[in-house]
Amino acid sequence: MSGTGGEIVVRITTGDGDLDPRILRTRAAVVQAATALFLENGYVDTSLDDVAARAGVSKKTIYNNFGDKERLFTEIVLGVTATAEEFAAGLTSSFGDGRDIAEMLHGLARRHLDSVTSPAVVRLRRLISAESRRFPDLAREYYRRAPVRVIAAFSAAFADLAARGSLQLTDSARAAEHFAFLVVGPVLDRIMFEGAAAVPGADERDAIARAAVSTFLAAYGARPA
Amino acid sequence: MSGTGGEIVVRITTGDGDLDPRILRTRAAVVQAATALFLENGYVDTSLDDVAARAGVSKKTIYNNFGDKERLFTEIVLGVTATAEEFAAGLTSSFGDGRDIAEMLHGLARRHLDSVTSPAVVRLRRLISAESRRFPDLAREYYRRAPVRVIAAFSAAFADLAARGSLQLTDSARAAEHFAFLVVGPVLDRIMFEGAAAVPGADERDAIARAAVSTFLAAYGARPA
DNA sequence: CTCAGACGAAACTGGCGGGTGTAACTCATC
DNA sequence: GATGAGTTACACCCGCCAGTTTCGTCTGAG
Repeated sequence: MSGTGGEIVVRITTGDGDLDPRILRTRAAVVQAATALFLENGYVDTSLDDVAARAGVSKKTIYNNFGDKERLFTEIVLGVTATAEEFAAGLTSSFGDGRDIAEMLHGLARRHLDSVTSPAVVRLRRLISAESRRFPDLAREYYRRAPVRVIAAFSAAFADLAARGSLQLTDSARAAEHFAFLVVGPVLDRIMFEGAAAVPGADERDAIARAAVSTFLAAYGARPA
Repeated sequence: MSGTGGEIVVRITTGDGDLDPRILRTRAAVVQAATALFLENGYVDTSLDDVAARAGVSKKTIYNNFGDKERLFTEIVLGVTATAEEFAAGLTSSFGDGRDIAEMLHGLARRHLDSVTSPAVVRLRRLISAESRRFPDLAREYYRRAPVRVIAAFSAAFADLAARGSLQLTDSARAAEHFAFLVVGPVLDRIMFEGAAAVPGADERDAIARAAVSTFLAAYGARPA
């Protein structure tokens, strides 16, 4: 609606556009409730009655705004994935020209480990993986947008460091994979089975990061002389 | 009922004991059908009507033999886990005193990678992980019996090699984790989202193993002199 | 003021699936 | 050839849940 002769802008997928504020409030409440419930209980064990009750909204309203349960789910998951994606994008941003490369890598490892073990990411990973049979496209999309993107960022950063002589490598993508999974491999594997309860404490995370950096630098560090 | 003063031997959990052969055949058919269906479709999307139909058995018989769906599921999963466990146990058995340590490690890496990417293991991992909220004890049990056991075997093998001077390390458990996830980390992560379709071909698997061994030896190999 | 359209509460439909009850059948054993 | 355990076919109950319908209410536009 609106302007004088202007085009009607339909901005559904972008979410917050210029819509009736009532609809916005309603959608926000539903999204918030559904996000919490899906992440907590999974797809099948979350009924839309639950979502409606938690959102303080009638079930019909959910159907009016989201079509059906599958579309609600994909919208929820893509939304959370987007925030995870932003977070991942910031991982290597502060990866400037530090002096001590070991220290730089340690910081990167810690940030990577902390991000992967954060409750939100843990729940998201487990949810998407668990529903990947029912939503294969969604799972592929998440994988492409989060883990793949992180490795790619590492790869670019390592290629830079190699060009400056701080690292020695021929395949920066492989080096990025090695770094990433030296850091998060074991804990990631355990988390898939035991959930957030398996996340190690800060001290252990620090030890993991240190050991990973040490192994990585032994293989990819610049020759001392 | 029963013999002249003899005790009644109930040997349910051991499975094949000296039971009525009819029970054995029935249980075997049910287990086979349920294993295929659970691994293929997951827990919720497998109905006991499906299982009964595939096993050529009445639904009532399933309930007579297994009690309820949850018990059937745990029995199935523990059964498949047991075979995966045996398989894992054999990983380091042929890890004798080879001459070239790089070659030995490469063989170990290939076997590890092949085992983790085998269709049966892929499906089992995805199934258990997906149902770990519903069956947390089962998930813990699997994790303890398969991944943890593999790492432990690596750790023992590496400690041996270190004692003989073929490797240089202070924490064999950490070294084992590093080795394991250098090899299978990336593919494992991808498989959790994309399933068996994400398993790389033989050539790529070989390249992965080679790169992993190279990185591992740079960090943990014995000093040349 | 009126009308349209969205919202809300609640009841409802329809299908699915776990689990049960029952009566008849099979087959080894005594 | 009778007994009894195990199996079968089949009907059935029941709860859950996606999705719909009804009806009443509110709000904002003209």
